[in-house]
Amino acid sequence: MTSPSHPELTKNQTLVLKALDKAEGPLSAYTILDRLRDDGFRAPLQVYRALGKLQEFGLVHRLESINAFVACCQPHGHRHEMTAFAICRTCGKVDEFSDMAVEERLGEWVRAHRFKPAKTTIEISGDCADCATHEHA
Amino acid sequence: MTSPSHPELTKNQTLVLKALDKAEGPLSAYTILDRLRDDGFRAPLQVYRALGKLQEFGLVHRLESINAFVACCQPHGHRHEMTAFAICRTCGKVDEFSDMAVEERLGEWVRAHRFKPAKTTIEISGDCADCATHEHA
DNA sequence: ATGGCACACGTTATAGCGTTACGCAATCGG
DNA sequence: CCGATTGCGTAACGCTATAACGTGTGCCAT
Repeated sequence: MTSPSHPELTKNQTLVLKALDKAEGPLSAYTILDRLRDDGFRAPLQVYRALGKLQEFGLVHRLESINAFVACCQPHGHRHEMTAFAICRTCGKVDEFSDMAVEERLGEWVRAHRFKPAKTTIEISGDCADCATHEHA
Repeated sequence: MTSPSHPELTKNQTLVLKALDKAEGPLSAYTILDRLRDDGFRAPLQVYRALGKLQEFGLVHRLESINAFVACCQPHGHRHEMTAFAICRTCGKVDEFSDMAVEERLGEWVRAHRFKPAKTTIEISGDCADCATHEHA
């Protein structure tokens, strides 16, 4: 369970987070919209507003390379600054992980260049073990 | 000079690469299209096809987090597998860099999980030294 | 040479992603 | 009570990317 029914979440935010939790893989904003039609969702903005807040709270990640969103799989609070993703382009499965050494090295670059980071994106797209094996390519 | 007038480049590819070379920062596909109207460009697909090939050749990078493209600043041939970008969201400037340790650590994760990577994205967005200083926030 | 293939190109239309702008209602601290 | 903030709903729009069609050109194996 990724959502311990965060007390501060509004109705829309809760619905969006639940949709992402139920989903097997990442969902696009418009897919979320479609899945929440029965709950009264009518416009993209309802989804994007909820997603924005959920990202602020660290409950949802945006996958930039595929324009989609996933519920954060890490226990609430144990959060890393940088999160990396391995995205299977065949089955859509996403693995979330962190690496201290990577954080450290990027942090060094940033300090050396006096760059003030706001968001860091690390995404590896390719084929997961299962898909790479089963493919007869 | 990022473009040593690659012999294999077609006319459209050359035009797109030159547009990116001339630009100060990253350009969106539609901005490129606008800048090449006078050269006969009329449709997005002309731009996207050229960009696709240029990316294959390693002459152009796509910045996933801002849906834009930049000419590769590295000498042709000295190419790294993983390239990282620091993107200033204020002035738009982009710094391209590589880090062996980061490559190594991500490579280890990939091997451990038998994941077959196709493309790796590393992007840090924030404020560059100049913009962070000059801002009175 | 000619038929088949691969590739670049051009055009139209469409799909997919995200935001701007407006107004209304609830909440909260002064 | 009032103003500020925040969330919500709707409509319209703009930006990003691809699908599906057809054309022409060069290559090369038959």
